[in-house]
Amino acid sequence: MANAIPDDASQPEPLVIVIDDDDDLRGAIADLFLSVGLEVASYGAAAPFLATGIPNRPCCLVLDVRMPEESGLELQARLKSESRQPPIIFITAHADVPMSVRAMKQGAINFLPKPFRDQDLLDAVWEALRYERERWTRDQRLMELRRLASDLTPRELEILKAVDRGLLNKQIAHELGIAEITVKMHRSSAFRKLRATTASDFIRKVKMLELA
Amino acid sequence: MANAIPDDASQPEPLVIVIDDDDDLRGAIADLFLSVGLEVASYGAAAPFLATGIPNRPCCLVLDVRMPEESGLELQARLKSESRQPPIIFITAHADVPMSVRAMKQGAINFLPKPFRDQDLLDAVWEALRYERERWTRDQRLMELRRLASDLTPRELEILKAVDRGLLNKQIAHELGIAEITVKMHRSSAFRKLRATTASDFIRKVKMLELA
DNA sequence: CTCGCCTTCATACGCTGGTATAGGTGGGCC
DNA sequence: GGCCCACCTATACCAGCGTATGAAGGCGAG
Repeated sequence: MANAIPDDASQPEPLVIVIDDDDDLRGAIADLFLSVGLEVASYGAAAPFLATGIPNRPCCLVLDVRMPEESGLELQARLKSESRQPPIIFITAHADVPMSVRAMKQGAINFLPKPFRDQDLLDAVWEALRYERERWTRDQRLMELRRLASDLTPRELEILKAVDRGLLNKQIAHELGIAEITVKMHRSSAFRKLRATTASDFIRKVKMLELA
Repeated sequence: MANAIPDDASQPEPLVIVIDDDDDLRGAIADLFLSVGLEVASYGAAAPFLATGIPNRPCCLVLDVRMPEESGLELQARLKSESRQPPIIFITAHADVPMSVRAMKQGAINFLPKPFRDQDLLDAVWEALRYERERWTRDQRLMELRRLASDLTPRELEILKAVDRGLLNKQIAHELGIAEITVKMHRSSAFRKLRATTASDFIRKVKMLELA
């Protein structure tokens, strides 16, 4: 618990990313967010956004469904398949029920038909950012943990998988055909490398790694 | 793990519950499910369904949004507030985007505008039941656990809360102003009452109880 | 009042986990 | 060859957990 991972208090300011091919609307939306003190990045299509990459800070997407090249729904599916899932708010002038259901099933935070009231969009963004704050922190923690796990030796990983299954040191030793003391050695080495503080913290972190 | 809780193989057959005030459509939908071997219960309104209660078996709801008395969305909200949440598939002739978004945000599995193809409804029900199988098993396990927990003494509960916080027996003893051996006694008593098999199983079960 | 339950405590033993100390083996790299 | 690293082992010690045995006081129900 007492590691160098940023907690809620030290999170970077959130960023609202607007992607819409309608320049006027995009500008208006950006102004709306700026007027309430939110930082905004805006793009006219999916490609330039993907080119710059998802920023390493809490963010949410405001996405037009219908765009030239890659549609909003396609972008959503792509991000989902890449396991990079900032919350998404869809806006569209050509809304229909199946489209909205598909977007929501894939995890969108909201789906707003144009025209919408400014307040509705702001509410949706607040909700998205509330959600994102937790997701981002969890994500950062996991990335940090995976970074720490990256210099575990193969044998240490093997021991961790067994620990994850709830086996006793004795059982692990028997299963791997080595002495119990050796298991303890690898185990405590892994304990240190993962910066675990207590036994239960260790178990929690091992489970978090979701070892195959 | 080796307790008397039904696993996936011993689940009761699922039940599809259809609630729609249109008698003809309700009958047709019921026939559709019967034709693929699914059991069906159908109601003309929310009230008679609520009167009989949610059956103690895996089930899903096929719900008309617009009905006299209580609407489908109201029923969804009511079930949600009661923490009884079988998966819901909405069907409606008067669909609009905000309505579908609201339903999906509240956790609906799908939202089908009438008219829909039989296959779409069947697909949605398969998805709902796939989801429901896991939810139901988890639910049963939790209910069984709570049943076991119901004859813990007040002192045992107090010890479990401290265990949940990851405290050592020594620390718990100090906090409660009693001897460590007494803590061990209550702890092992609770261990037996919860039918825990191993230390990690015990921890898992304690966490599952979400003690205040 | 007696019985049963909840609570408390002491002594003592065994098992598990973790650490420290002190080695031995084999493989890859400069 | 020398060095580093991963891997393996042994002995010994300490702390925590769990259990067995034995014992005591309080308190409510029958």
